[in-house]
Amino acid sequence: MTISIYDIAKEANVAPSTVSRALQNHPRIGTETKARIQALAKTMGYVPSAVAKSLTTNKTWTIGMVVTAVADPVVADILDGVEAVAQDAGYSVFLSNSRDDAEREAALIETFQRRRVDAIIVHASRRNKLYNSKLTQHQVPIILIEHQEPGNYQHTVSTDSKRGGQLATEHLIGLGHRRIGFVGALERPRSNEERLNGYKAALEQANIPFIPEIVSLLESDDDFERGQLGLAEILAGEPTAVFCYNDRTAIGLMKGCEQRGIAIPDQLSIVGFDDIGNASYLRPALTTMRQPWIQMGEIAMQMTLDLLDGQTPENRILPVELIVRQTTTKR
Amino acid sequence: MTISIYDIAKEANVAPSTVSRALQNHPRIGTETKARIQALAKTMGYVPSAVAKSLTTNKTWTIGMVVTAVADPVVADILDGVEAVAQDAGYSVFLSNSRDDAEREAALIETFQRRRVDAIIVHASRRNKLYNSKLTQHQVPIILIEHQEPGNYQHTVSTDSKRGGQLATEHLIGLGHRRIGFVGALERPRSNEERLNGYKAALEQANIPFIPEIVSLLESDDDFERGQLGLAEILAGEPTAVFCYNDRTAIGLMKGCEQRGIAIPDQLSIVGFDDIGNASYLRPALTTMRQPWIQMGEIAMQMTLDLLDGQTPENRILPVELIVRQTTTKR
DNA sequence: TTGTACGCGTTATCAA
DNA sequence: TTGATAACGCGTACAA
Repeated sequence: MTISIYDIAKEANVAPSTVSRALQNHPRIGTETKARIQALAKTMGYVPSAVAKSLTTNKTWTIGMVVTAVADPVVADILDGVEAVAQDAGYSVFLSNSRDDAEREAALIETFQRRRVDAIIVHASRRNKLYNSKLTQHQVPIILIEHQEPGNYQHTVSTDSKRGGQLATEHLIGLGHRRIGFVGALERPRSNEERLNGYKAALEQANIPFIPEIVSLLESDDDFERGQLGLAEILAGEPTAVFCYNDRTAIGLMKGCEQRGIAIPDQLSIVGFDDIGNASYLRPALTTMRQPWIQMGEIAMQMTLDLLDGQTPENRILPVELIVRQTTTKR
Repeated sequence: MTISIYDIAKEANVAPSTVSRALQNHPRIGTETKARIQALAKTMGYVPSAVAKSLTTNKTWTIGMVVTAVADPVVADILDGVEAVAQDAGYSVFLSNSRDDAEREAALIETFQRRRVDAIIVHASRRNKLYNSKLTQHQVPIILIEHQEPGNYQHTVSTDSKRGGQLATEHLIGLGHRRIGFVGALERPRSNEERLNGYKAALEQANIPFIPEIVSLLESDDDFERGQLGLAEILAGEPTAVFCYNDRTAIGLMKGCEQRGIAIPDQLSIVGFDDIGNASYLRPALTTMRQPWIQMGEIAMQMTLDLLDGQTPENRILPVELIVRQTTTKR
């Protein structure tokens, strides 16, 4: 049997409301009674019920987070950032996996609403439109991290994918490459398109023609596999370098090269995107665009706190950074 | 303003209890009224409050999960398994990070108790003792995954670390190695000791002396760093092979070898432990002991469900499997 | 089949 | 400073 403030009240010969006040350091309570009751609560092993508290205060100190996959190192980092800031602010976070399924995503959001979370954070959402209406209908703020449905939404944090694509491509161009391939990810429509646009912009600026044969765009739920398939697709076009949608795609592509006896970087230079933890431990170590994942999670959660505080935080677009390692070389 | 069953009741000219029954498909309700009320609830945008429901039913359909770090790929996999099974069973999971800090871990547990979670799952706990008392004091079942404080506890799932250590070492012995080092992790007391014991057992069985100079045992919150430091420690003892506590340690150690110009596997064979996702993409690809991480999460959550169902599940020890790749070769 | 009334554990508003 | 009492939203005996 779990004990309540009523039990303590009975034991202390006071009213339940007095116990309540004593336990929340209410100003209007006697110093001595407060001490007495707090001590009593402790010895009786009292554990306050957040459920009951939430019912009256209409606040759960709870955040709902939906991700497309938790085993993705990028997601794990974001989660780390979100949880750390949330924890420090006294919030607990619900984690759930949409498995990149739009219907499931919607169901999870509804579950969170039933649970009366104070806010919801969604990573790589492809259902943004849904949220514009949900947002107004109920009062639960929804914050999007790297949302993937193109368009404008109220609360978002993402990285500068276009600039990232451009920097990556410029790096390759600077090394003398002119046949630069791109292996993209259709299931990430917005960031994929932005990276592709950056790639195109860099080519155009350098007066290098866009060659469709060395651009692969496919949808896959396995990044590594995408890399292998993408390589097979573009090889006939004889690229001397490839810019990959993300690191895991690049890693898959590297494996494909190994199987085919293609030397990296001598025969093919490769640039990834993300700078996941292991990128620097690969051999050759992967040249890539670093995205500040943990920070992204922290910022998203901080935006959430600001929102809950009644402020109106600006949407954020974080910078990316080129990290040159061993997979790129002069042509 | 969020609407409740009272609002619906007023609108439908029925009692709130009727609405309640209609919404939960209660048997004792008129088919027609049920349909009418359900439709009305939908048009009114009714979202039931899990908070209120929990208060009366004394059940939150909530699981608290505490991990030592979410960016660790092993943790992410476990989490994935736990969440998937939980979600299918209708539970939501709270994720929180203890940062491998015992005090923080205790605080998180208390938070979960305040939130009245139905069960708690802890990964790599070093405070098991705490839980034996907590367990009896309150009724919240606590399930331990790879607990690290030696001893026996009520509900645990782990892998057969000793056998893993033995298999790894036997593999190296079978390749002709006799000076086999070990780089262990003191902050994981139980599994580290078990792997070490397996290592010793294999040596003993092959009549190979235990050489303290090539055994490194240090505490580090950075696996990669541990690998580098461990390598430095044991090098003077001239090992021809090393068994590492885990893959990330092995990766750090491999990097150290590279910096020193030590060829892998020709000058030094390496075996890891875990088989994290990237192990097979490293060059050379890492020979390691595979642990079924996702499955481990699934099993832990399934045990939890059984427990909540009133059953008394057995503790589980999962098998490990040797995966031979490129970092080990004949001496 | 439907309605009434109470309980769940806490906070908050009034009085005392 | 403390005590009654009414909320909060829902489930559920019990009565109608």
